[in-house]
Amino acid sequence: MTENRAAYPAMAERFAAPAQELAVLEFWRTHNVFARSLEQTRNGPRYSFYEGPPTANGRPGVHHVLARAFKDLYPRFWTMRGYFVRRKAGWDTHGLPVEHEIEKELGILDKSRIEKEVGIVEFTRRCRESVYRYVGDWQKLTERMGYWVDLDDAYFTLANSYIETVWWLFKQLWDRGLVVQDYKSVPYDPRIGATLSDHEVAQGYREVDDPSVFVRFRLRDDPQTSFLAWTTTPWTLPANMALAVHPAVTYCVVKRGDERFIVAEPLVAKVFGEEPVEVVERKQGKDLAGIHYQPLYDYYAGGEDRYYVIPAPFVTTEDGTGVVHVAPAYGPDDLALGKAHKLPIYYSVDFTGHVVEQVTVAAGLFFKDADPPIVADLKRRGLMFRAGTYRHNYPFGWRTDDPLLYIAKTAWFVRTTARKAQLLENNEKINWVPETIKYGRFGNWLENNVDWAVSRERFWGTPLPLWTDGTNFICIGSIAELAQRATRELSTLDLHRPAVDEITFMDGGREFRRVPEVLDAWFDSGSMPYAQFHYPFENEKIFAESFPADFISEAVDQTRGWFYSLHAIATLLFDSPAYRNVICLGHVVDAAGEKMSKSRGNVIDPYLIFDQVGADALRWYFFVGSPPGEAKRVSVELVAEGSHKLFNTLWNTAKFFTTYANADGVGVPPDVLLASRPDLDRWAVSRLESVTDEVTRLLERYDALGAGRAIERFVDDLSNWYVRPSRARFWGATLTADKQAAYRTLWESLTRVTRLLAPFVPFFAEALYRELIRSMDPLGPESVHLDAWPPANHAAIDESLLDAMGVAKRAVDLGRQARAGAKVKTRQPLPVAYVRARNEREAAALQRFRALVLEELNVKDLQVVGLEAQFIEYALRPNLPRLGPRYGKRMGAVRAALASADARAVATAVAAGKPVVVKGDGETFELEPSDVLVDSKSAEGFAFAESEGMLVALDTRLDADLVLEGVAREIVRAVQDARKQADLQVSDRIHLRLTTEGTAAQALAKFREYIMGETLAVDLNGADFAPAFAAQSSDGLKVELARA
RNA sequence: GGGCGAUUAGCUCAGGUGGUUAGAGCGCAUCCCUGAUAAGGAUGAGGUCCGAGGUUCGAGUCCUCGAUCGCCCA
Repeated sequence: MTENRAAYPAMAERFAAPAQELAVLEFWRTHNVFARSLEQTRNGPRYSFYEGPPTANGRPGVHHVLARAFKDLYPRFWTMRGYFVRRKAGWDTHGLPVEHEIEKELGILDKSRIEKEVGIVEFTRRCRESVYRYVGDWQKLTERMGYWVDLDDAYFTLANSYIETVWWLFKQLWDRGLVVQDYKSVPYDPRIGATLSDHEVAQGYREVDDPSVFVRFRLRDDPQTSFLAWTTTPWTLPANMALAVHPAVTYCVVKRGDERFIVAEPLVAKVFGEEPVEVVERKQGKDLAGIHYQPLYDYYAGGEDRYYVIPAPFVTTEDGTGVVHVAPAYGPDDLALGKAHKLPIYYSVDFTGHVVEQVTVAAGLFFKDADPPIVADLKRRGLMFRAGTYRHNYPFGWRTDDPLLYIAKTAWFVRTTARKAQLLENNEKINWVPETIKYGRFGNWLENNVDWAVSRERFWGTPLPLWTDGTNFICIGSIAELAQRATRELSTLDLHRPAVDEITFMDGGREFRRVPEVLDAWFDSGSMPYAQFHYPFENEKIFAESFPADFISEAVDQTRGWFYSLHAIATLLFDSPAYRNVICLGHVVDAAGEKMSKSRGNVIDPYLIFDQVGADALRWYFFVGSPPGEAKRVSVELVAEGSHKLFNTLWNTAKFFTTYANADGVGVPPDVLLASRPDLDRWAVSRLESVTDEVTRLLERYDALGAGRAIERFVDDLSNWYVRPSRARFWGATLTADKQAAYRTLWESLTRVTRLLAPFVPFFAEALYRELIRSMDPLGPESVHLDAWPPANHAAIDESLLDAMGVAKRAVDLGRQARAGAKVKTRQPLPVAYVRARNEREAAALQRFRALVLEELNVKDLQVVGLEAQFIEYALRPNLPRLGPRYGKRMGAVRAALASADARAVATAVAAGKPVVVKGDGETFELEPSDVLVDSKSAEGFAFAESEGMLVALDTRLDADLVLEGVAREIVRAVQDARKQADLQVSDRIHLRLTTEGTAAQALAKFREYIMGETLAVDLNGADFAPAFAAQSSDGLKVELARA
């Protein structure tokens, strides 16, 4: 057993987060632990994780730590279970945010100026360079927080191999007829010639006053009658092609003077106010369909049928007149209606935002400036019914501050609507955390699916792989295919603009050139399951074993972003979900619940948290502080609060163990048969095995919160209900069987919890592992993260023992409550505690843990009493879940009957299992024993406390012996305090001198042996010695001691 | 304007299928314990469970309407 004599290292006072975390990082680095964890599982079963690629052209913040904490937890868990979890990092390198960054640098926002003055070559070169700008910061943060992901083998969406796979995917869609070109109404900033992303638009909403005009549209066949249409954008009127009404709304023909107007019935009062009007006719909206009217303007000269009424469900009767003017070239609703009815798309405003020449009423004006002349013109011509202003939210370009123009442009669409049923079906196969997203935010999004517009008129992105001769389109699905068509060697070609635009080829005698658009960057990210491995050009096996992912996690804003793009591509091309489990995280907000933003100045630097409380504290707070989908409030204080209890308690418990284990030289405590350990130990083992099972099952269900809280509960139990009552067992001078059992039980608990915590708090667990495990076992795994996840031993779980301890704990809690109420300190022994248990099971439990209860309550005797105990009175309550359904409205009478019954008699009958008859409100009720709940209510003359049927009563009468014993304990406590202050080791022997008076002198005489034993005194008031420490307590006791 | 989520103690949050005395942690106060000790335990402030209706013997929980906040989308 020599190897067991090794000493544990002296543990620090507590886990000192920043310093110890950095030491752990250094250990991982020098021992290559992450790589080895992958290496040793290489032949294991596969668990697939996808990294959602962040854009590295901005610095990472606390919210990235949140996502990365979850992305780390589950892969670590499955790795410990022997699975091979490939963790390929990835970077999103395309898209608008990257271009914006460069535009800001250049100070040029105008797209055409960029093309002319900077050139696409230089612009994309800068984009490419910028996406690596903060990769270093990201790597640093990733490492510091303990996120294990393979940064050296990261995928980049800008890589040729990545782009080639995206092309391949796009061509698969093309070949299946799922790619179409169509008009799309887009928010457009004409000053800079840019279509804005939804996100940009959302940033630019502002409350403004716009014109509010009610315009006459005279009927073609009855000019004295007009539709009254309402609009806040008079500049769109020259492009009017139709009017829309709601099919199910009633419209009134209203007579005013000799003129008649058609308006939705619910809006008549709003439109005409106090004016005397007469409703002459009512019609359903759908019956107005097809009525032609006189156009306001006739600038458009095409021959299509137009200027008539169309029923459309998007029309509302909230504002206006219920008659909507339709200009298909502009708004999304207008465009959709125009498409459905083959209305012409006529641009009265061009893409620079200026009114075209033919529209003479406002020719050459900026579109917003065209409102006044058009209003004036219509007034002059008697077509304006009313003109005013209207306050509403309208989006503005966040870069130019100009009002945005919604305008129809041609774009390429992926026809996701054609596969809507499959999208929904595959959603059924996904486990969403939190569950509400599945049918809520995500499910609704799929239900209301619209085709995915995937083209962008930008410079920096995956080029749309379409070549055209102006009429026909050819889709290219690989570099080889392009090279073959172009009859050129292209292996060194950069697949970006402008290089790729220079590749042209001939087909059928006509030259084909690439279309100018690039792909939506969401298409890139949704392609990552395939493109990260350059599938299908290589790595077919790796792809097959990693698709779909077992697990992904991002914040909730990705619901319609990455979560959707992954889902859409996987469903359309592979008829599969792209992931089986997804954790959808809430946003990080500041301590007051406000969104963090630079402008508010409330952004928290993650390093502030790392340096003050540690990365593990932050991780634990994210896992356990609140459910994953909720907003996460973050501040140094909140994070410290949420984690210090677990860390301190567990560290202290471990420190307690190593201190005594070293004093006894036990090293790794040898195994002790479970059956031969005391109840308390077997209770601890039952708890340990239960929590192991619970944590495993909860992590399998992606419930980090439940699992973390289960660990917290266990650590609390271990510290307060195992170690605390067991301390005396560790103090004994010899290594008895009981002491061995205690050591073994505590060691098993601590080492197990260390492993259970490893995926959550990898630094803290590693530090504990070094102290408790590695120090004793130099041949075992070097790191907890190279160790195996502990299996739960279900056979060791004794449910009845867990239950019995619960009863004992309750009795002790009540006893302490009773002492507190009577102001009798625990140190003062009391003669007897009476406990009124509710049933035999509880009575047996109390007997089983009798010694523990005696010790914890510091009483000499424990009496489990029955109903006959005269000092107990009873109160009766109806058992509502049983009686409610049976008596319904008569419950009031039942209550009254119980209240007026003889409580003691009923309690006795119930305890004997006999039915009882009670009377109230003139009714008689026959109740079964289980229909009545009996509370023990009071204990006259005793210190007592009662809860849920259990009552503990303490006899507080003291005799002289008890008083002296209490004093003796006070003396011991004073000496122990002195030992502590004198900085003695727990096993140091002392010389002790006590100067006493009164009862203390008597106590000293009577409990001399006890005091010496407890304080490790080799002599007491014996030979003279020079005190190393002295203390005088208020009650006249003087303590002097010195190390022996 | 639409959808989703939240609203429970001073703060952060729990509260399957409606049921008995609505809980935990933190903070604060008081007391206790202390050979793990800058830890640990107990008790307390007495919470309009966001509001108003409704269903029911019984609503924090179910239904309707509304308020505030957040997110997503128009």
